[in-house]
Parts: sequence; C-alpha cells; structure tokens
Amino acid sequence: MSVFSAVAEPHRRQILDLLREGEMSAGELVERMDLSQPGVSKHLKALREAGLVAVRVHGRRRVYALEPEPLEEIVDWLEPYRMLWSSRLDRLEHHLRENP
Amino acid sequence: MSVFSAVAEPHRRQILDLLREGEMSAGELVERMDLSQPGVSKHLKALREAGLVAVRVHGRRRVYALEPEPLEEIVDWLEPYRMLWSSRLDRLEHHLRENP
DNA sequence: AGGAAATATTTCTGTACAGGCATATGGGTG
DNA sequence: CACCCATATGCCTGTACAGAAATATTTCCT
Repeated sequence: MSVFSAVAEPHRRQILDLLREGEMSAGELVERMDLSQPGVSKHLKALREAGLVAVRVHGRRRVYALEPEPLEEIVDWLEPYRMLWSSRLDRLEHHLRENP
Repeated sequence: MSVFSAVAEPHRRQILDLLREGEMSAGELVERMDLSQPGVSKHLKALREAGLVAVRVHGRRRVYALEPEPLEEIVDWLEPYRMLWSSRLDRLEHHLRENP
C-alpha cells in the first residue's frame, strides 16, 4: 500500500495524529478512538507496512511510535503545486495592489 | 470523495501532473496516458468533484485546468509532521543517507 | 502450570471503486 | 437534417478493503 493510500483513510490519519503526542500502546490508541480493537490493530498493520509507525514490544504491550519519514514522498509530490498556487496568490496580490 | 482519496489514485495524480504543464483537453490527456478514454473521463469526474480541476467547454472539447487549492488541506495536515521530523533531524539523516 | 491481559489474526459481509466495452449525449460541419 | 467528433455515462466484473465478532497468540503474574 502506498503512503498516499495509507494516509487516505481517516482512522489511519487519526492514529498518526495521536502518535504525534508521543509513543502510545495499541490499547491506549483503542481507548482514544471510536473503533474496535481489531479495527485499530488492522490499521496499525497497514501503517507498519507503509513504514509510518514502528513497534516496540514492552511486556505484553506493543508500544507504537510515529515514523514520519515516508510522508516526505507526499510533501515532495506536493511541492510543485505549492509553488503553483503561491505564484497565483502573488498574481492576485499584484492585481489587488493595482486595482484596489 | 476527500482530497486525500482523490490523490491516492496514481492515474489521478498523473492527470494533475500533466495539467501542471497547462490546460489540456480531455482527449489530449487520453493520448498522454496509458488508460482508456472512459477511464480518464471517470477520473476527471472524481477530480472535478474534489475541486482539483475545472472544466471549460470550448467547442466540442472540454478543456481541463488545474485547481490546486484543495491540496492545501493535505499540506496543512502534513505541516506538524514536517516540523516533527525536521526537529528530530530525520530530514538531515534522510538527506545524508541518500547523498553520502 | 494456569489464568488473565494485550494484541494480532481469521472469517465473514457489505461496499466502494477501478477498468474495459458499449452506448448515450451534445456540439460542429457539410 | 444527417453525420462525425469529443466526451460522458451505464453496465459488468473483479478486487480491495473497512468493520464487526470470534478466535488465536503471546506474555505476564501468582
């Protein structure tokens, strides 16, 4: 599964957002989300395979940590578009400056 | 369909990439892509509904233009992650790993 | 060793959706 | 008006995948 697809699923984005607060066990994620335990587990598997999270076994807990690097692929893809629309905004600014 | 899902499909990303070169008719897009005409047309519909492209009717042609603004939602979502990995110097590591 | 806790996996069901082909629609031209 | 071109839409099939419930697995604790 591509990083793009991994991130297309709202629950998976929510998991990543939660992990931005810091490492968290699978159970803690389940508590914080409105989704069944198997559901969360399955999404965690997808995120693992996309390289977006890393697991550390701690006792019987699995502690998950954010691994944001693969997101760079999306950032890189977006880059030319950002330039596009900022140049458009520049044009708009320019236009407004000339026609107040 | 969310912007995230719209962009998750490789053919749709390809369409957007092509449109970065400038406006283009549907037929021109079909010529440039390895996908049937109906296939391209369906993806164009999805992109229209996501607000990522705009159509202009010109004779019997439909001329499509890039409308990059909705991508900002993705950029905004990514922003905290960019800060995360730049603060952790993951970005530098990544860069050094690829350019030793 | 036995049981409980934490998590993963399997199984099932429904749904979404991509792709191809055939067909409809709408505008342009003779 | 009849015909052609460009594009959209319908229909069909296969596949991927999300969610729920039940079950398996691993590890800790006593």
